[in-house]
Amino acid sequence: MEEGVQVMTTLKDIAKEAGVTVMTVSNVINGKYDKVSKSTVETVTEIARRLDYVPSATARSLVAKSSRLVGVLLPATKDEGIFLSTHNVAVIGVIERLLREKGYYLLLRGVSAAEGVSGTLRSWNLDGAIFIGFLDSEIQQMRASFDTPLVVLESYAAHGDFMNVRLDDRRGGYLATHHLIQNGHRSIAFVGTHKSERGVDRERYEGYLEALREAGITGDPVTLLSHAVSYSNGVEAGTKLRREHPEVTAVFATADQFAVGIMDGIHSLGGTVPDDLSVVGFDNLEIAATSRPPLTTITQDLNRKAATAVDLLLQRLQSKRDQPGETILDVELVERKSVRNLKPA
Amino acid sequence: MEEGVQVMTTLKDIAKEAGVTVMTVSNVINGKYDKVSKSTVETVTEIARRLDYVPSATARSLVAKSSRLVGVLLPATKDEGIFLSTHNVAVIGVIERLLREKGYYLLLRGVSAAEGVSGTLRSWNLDGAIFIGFLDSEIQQMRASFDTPLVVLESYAAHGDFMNVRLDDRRGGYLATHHLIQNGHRSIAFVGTHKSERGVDRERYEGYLEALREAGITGDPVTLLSHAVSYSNGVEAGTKLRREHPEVTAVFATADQFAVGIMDGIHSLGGTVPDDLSVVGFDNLEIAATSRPPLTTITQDLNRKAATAVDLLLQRLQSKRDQPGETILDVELVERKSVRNLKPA
DNA sequence: TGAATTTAGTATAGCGATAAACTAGGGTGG
DNA sequence: CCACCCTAGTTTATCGCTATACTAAATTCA
Repeated sequence: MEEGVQVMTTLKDIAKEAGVTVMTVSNVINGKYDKVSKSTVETVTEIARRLDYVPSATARSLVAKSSRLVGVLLPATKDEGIFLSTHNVAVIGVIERLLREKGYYLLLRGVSAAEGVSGTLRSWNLDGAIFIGFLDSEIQQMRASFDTPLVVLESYAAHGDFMNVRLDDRRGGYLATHHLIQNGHRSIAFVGTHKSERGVDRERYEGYLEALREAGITGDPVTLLSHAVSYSNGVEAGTKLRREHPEVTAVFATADQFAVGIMDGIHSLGGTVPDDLSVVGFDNLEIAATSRPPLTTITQDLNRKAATAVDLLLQRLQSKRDQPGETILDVELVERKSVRNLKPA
Repeated sequence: MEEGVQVMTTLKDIAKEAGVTVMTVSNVINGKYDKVSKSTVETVTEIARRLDYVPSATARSLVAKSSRLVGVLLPATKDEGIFLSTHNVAVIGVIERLLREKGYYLLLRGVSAAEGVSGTLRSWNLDGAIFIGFLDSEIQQMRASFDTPLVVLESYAAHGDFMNVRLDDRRGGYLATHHLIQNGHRSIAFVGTHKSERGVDRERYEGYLEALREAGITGDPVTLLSHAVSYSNGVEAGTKLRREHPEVTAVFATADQFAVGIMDGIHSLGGTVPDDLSVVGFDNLEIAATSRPPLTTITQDLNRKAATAVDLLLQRLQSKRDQPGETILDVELVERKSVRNLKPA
């Protein structure tokens, strides 16, 4: 028994069986009932259902402007594939649902800096795209090669022809640091990535500095930077802090992975969090709630971020209005158990 | 300044400029040089590059059999979107990379049981599909409505017309339990999902029973089942064990989320892992390495799983050969710190 | 009753690309 | 010198669908 080539029912098949033209069937399928008699509508509809007709999206997108396809692009390296952080994943999940609800399809694609992006986007005649997790420089470069409506998450690119959705990272950095200060800490270290790597860290750093300044804390703060966000880089930072900077009583880390790593680093050297070191993270990932101690961190509304991205894109697709610019989302401090209060009650 | 409708360069444009037919250009683009003179090849290639030509995937897939599109389908609920466990996510990342390397595109789609799947698959003329995380009953039902080559991950469906890639779950259950027995435990509880929900748990349970039997441990084992895998269900199981089953010295949990939850449940009641209870999990997620104590668990090679899925699918697509059946992947025990040795040295 | 309008379609063309069949012009062999 | 075969293309048809323009018959209007 052959599996058989996919035998798609086409409009033609229906037309033949109904004894009308393909065009008439097309009108029925698309609900243009004003061109067709009631009885024909019924006949055709019945036959279509019976033959299990499904319209060909490829044929449609060939003739129409719209393909109903939205690309979600993420950075990828040749060897490791796309980078799916817990965080990005949650966002993609929400994006998928929203697009699906609106009748759009999602093309997921990793992009390695080298190959560029234009092929993918243009080839499939995408209606729009969402970029997640790219560096500003990459975005600029990619944007040049195509002109589909575009939403970018977490960009600090100066100005591009796209809609940008990001957190108020600066305020996040401020809130975290301010919280530590309010708990009596004065020597507060910063753990993040090299500023050139992530625009978000640059902003979080600014917020951190602002809080210090506001509290009148001067002098060069202890700053530990790594190239990538990871638990193990956090552990390294934690051990380094304990060994080389005993004066530091608190840390603000720009990612929960860092923060949890730092805590474990301290523990591994016999210290205790928050007794020996207070820690505040950023992102409120799952690990922040289940770490020991539970991590005080900055949280954001992932659902809202994803929803905003999709809404902006779809509005743009439907109304043809141009609305580039930034949408900045609020952040909040979530208090758990990783900060010690140094002020006597 | 209008953003301008996407002005795609087409073969026609190139043809006009080169003074040849569209067909000739098509031949050049597709490397069928035996039909074209060397000089024409050069001219056309140069023009194509200059006009930044990108072939239309939709047009191609309309005329060809192949769309170079592979669907990755996941279960979704109307409200929550697709279910992206840490585990599935890693798999998708690898699948994306492999498909991309081979020149395929990935259509990511959540499927809610109600709506069915045929629309998506047929509409886009997918070359193939990979199902992740569906229940056996859902798979059977979905399979009926289309006949594209299909790879399913983690199915225990009796026999379907698809290629199945799964773990040796039974052996996993056996290894976990056997490890506990070897460390002197005799009263070992089982924490999992209701067997009807996940075929994998049924098998892991069988492996668990087998190990008990082999060790001559009889009597009804303590079995705690929940409806979904989650940390909080684990916590609940942990507290229940400590309060209602003091005789139990060890647990085998069918998921790391359960296991970590159990440990925290024990801790919250003043107990200690592994002193008061030994725990073995399953999956070796990230949390297993960073939990306290680090979790002894069953691990699998995610890369290999994803790679196997893609390989099977692509082989099938290229060779037209039918090769349904199961591919069963090995599992291993990863020893960490959550199991206490009861045997005196 | 004849012209105008409506109803319910049909006919034609084209989206971008490809497969398959066909052809003009140059070279070759006998 | 003519039949024959390459070479380097061209022509035609088609994938499935939709937009646009057209038309025959039925209905309305004055």
